[in-house]
Amino acid sequence: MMRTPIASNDESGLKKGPWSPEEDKILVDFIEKHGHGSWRALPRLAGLNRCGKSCRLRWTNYLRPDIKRGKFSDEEEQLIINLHSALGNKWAAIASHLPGRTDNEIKNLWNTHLKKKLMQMGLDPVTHRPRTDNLNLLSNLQQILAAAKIVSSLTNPSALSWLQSDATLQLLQNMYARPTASNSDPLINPFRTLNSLPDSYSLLNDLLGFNLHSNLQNLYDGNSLSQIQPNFQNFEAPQQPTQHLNGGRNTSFRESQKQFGSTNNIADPSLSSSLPNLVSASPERSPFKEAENIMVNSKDCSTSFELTWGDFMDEETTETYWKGFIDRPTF
DNA sequence: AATGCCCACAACCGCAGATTG
DNA sequence: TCAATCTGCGGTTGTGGGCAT
Repeated sequence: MMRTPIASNDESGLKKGPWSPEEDKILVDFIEKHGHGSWRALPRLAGLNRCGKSCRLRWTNYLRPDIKRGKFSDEEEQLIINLHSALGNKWAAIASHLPGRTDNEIKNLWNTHLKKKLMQMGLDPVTHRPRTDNLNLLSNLQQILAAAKIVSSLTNPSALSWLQSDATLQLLQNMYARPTASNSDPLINPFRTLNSLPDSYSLLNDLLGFNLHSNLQNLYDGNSLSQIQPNFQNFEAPQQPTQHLNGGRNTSFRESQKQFGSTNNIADPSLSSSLPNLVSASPERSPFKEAENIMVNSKDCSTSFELTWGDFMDEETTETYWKGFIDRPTF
């Protein structure tokens, strides 16, 4: 989308902000005729009231004739993710592998789409490894469910159908609901007796009968991409529950889509094929350190819990939900 | 219809390395 | 060798559009 030109001049009198079509034409005509030579000298020679840097950016990021515009293909997105896993935020280096795409364009794509896509897959967008910071994962049950589906499809296919049921997410949501008169009854909600911040992985481990965390780690550490990929083909898009977790806020389905991307998330084979190669964990971001900081900063877990989770439920937990849980099949 | 929120992305800013005289 | 200048890069910001309320 184009920005409406709003004239703006800095203290030196040079124009800043969006380029007008007239300015574009002057710049293109000049470079086609003379080349850009010295960028600093160019605006004076071309008759533009811009600084050289602004001219260079406009040319390299927008006006260059070899620039490929339009939507990124799935293959291009896949390539960017793989290159990012190897190179990190080296946008220029990444762009050199995608003819016609600029570093700026790729950087924007990453920040607006691909980063969220990885997070939705349960991967740390910095390290491209599975996220293990449970306290952060608490804010995204959908993400945990997606991870559980990956593992169960490989290790315990019979658990998959249960995980994909519409009621399952509702059940998990209610486990984390703010205690109320009804769901605090241990007969109705056994998890309320834990009297502590629930651990998402432990919870799912209990439900599934296997260790999700270690299985997930093994999956990424021990198996090649080609071994893993075929298992994603059988996934179906998860059912949309009536409500989605979103950092503790009560938001619409559309909001969740906005935050986490397509609702097909991990179930989408094209998405699964974008699983990156492994790289070492970034030293500056330790999930354990982050979790530790969160614990240190929140003296009272129950308070923190209420602030984070207290607002998303609009229904009381009912026996119906827990009957579904209690009656779940054994895997 | 009005308002507010979120998203996409062009453009800017500041820094670091390369080049030049 | 060194200072000045140029260029490239990555991070961040500002703004309009789209959508929900």
